[in-house]
Amino acid sequence: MAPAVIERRALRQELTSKRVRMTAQRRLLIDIIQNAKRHLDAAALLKLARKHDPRVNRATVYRTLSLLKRLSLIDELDLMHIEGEKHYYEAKTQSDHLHLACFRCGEIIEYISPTFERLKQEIGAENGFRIAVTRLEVGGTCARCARAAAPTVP
Amino acid sequence: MAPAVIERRALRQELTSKRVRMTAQRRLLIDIIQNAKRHLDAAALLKLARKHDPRVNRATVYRTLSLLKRLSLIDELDLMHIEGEKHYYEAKTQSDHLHLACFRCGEIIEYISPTFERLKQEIGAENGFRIAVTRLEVGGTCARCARAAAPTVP
DNA sequence: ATTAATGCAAAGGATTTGCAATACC
DNA sequence: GGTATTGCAAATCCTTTGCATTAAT
Repeated sequence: MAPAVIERRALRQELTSKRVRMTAQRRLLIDIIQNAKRHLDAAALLKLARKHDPRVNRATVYRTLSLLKRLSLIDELDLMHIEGEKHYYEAKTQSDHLHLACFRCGEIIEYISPTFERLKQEIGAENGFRIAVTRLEVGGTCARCARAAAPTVP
Repeated sequence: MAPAVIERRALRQELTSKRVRMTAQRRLLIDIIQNAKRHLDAAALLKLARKHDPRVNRATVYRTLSLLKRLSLIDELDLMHIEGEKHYYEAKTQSDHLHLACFRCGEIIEYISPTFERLKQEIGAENGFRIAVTRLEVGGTCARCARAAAPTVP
């Protein structure tokens, strides 16, 4: 099972400390991203933001996302394109986690693994590669769907 | 260093054995993918295909790619969006390899890792997740660029 | 006051689709 | 001959851009 607790940094603080101009829109978008219970794409983020302030513009959402990406404050995911070509976003966490996407039910399982951490170290050590971002996504069938599909597993 | 030899399955055989109708276009596209020296996106694939047969259509390229993906004969990569939002494709290899994308020079390093294989096993074992596809992409600075950028590394 | 961020509307790029014509088995 | 695949062109989806306006420091 994946540990449920993944601590998130306070994005707002990070931004002001980096002297990034803090606008109402950014505050709003950041709060939404930080407190999101599921992975949001740009459209979903826009929709949520507009509930609080209908004037938030689509372009602002994209610009804010690219700002946060550039500053390495959020990670971008594809979730194996389980639902079209959109990108999903999440606040960066202290230790990377990987995503298991079930093609059958669409569930996304987050998973932290010491082996993954080791793999990253090896990549640096063996290649001299300085890692900035990693994205490990896995597609397949989750345990529940696998059981449902083949009830006669030994 | 990444091992250079990565054996590729014969896509054409795989297809006919699966009773997929073999058209001239598919033969052409498959051959190109199989013998590609670099990672191709749909547009590049179309361009190469048209050198041999100018009538190959863009839609056919996309349809063939999605067929091959569906049959798990190719892998789809983003290469960390190092060059826009397109997707890249490569014939599936026996053991997965991961991609290191250098943000500075754009080089893509392919890398096979036993640790990665172990990680996949763990995911299956600990989650009961049946893995169909994996995609591990790493973005950062390659050794050469790192050296160039900071010549005074201890 | 200066400079950066926003909204708007239009453009852009990648991918998909409906349908008639064509090629495979 | 029957069915899957293709070409074509238009449509769709996601994202970006130029520019005048507005807001932050």
